Amino acid sequence: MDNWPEGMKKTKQRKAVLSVLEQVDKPLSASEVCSKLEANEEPAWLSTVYRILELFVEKEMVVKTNVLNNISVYELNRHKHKHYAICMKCNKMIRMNNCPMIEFVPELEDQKFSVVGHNLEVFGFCIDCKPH
Amino acid sequence: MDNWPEGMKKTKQRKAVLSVLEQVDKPLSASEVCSKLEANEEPAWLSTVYRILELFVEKEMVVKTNVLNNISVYELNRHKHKHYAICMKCNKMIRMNNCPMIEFVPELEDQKFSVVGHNLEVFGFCIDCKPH
DNA sequence: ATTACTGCAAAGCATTTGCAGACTG
DNA sequence: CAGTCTGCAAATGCTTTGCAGTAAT
Repeated sequence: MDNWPEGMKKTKQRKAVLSVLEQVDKPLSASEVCSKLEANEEPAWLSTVYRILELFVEKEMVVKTNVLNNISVYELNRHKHKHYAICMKCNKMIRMNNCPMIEFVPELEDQKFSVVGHNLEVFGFCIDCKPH
Repeated sequence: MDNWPEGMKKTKQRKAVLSVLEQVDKPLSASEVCSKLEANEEPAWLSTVYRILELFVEKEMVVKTNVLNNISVYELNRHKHKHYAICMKCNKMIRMNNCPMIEFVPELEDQKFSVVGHNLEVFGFCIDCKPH
């Protein structure tokens, strides 16, 4: 709840959304955030949650990722890269420990492309769902 | 037009979609495919195009990728990895020449995750759109 | 007091689905 | 001819938008 960006109003809903993201340490969809808010008895409308999440993304407090089925998930920007392997059966997300892109960015910069960020998603089967 | 999967009916629409993908050598959205079909005077309904593209993905003739704005794009599976850098302003897609994931898969396999595939998208600004 | 934010409803858009008629093998 | 595929329409589901009232500074 510290590091609140200058000029951004501290509303009940925004604080509640941030607190949800701080608690979970994994990416959530907008509607998952909504459910958690309800569970915390701090309900907020889904469209409000979207607006707050997009605001957080813009302020770089939150990182947005698109997953296979065209759903966006959001997680706190802990200022280190995180990528996930997503199980195609149960949708479990397994965090990967390092980022294969690091040594890759310079090549692109050479090609006159200025890299702002990237998404990487790996899909397959987790141990519980792996077809024998 | 060769290598038609066994048992898959050769309809006019399927041949036309495949031919569009063969011609462009870059990923297209379903509706872009649709427009190209119209331009070729082989019109097909958008829902049909979706069905055909998803069929091709299933048959591994086509690779599907999700981009930032929750739109899926499809391109011919030329059996080598391709990844793109996407310009955040003009949406131009710049092909990257190699895949940073190759040396990365074994680490995941160690973690008891069986890797089927991956998507990687890099975003930033192309030379024409780069803020000075 | 001013300005920005939220609840709510409704729209927007990509994608999916159901069904009857048309086409392929 | 049997079974599949397509055109079409309508539904679905995530996300966005408009607006009037509410809350923050």
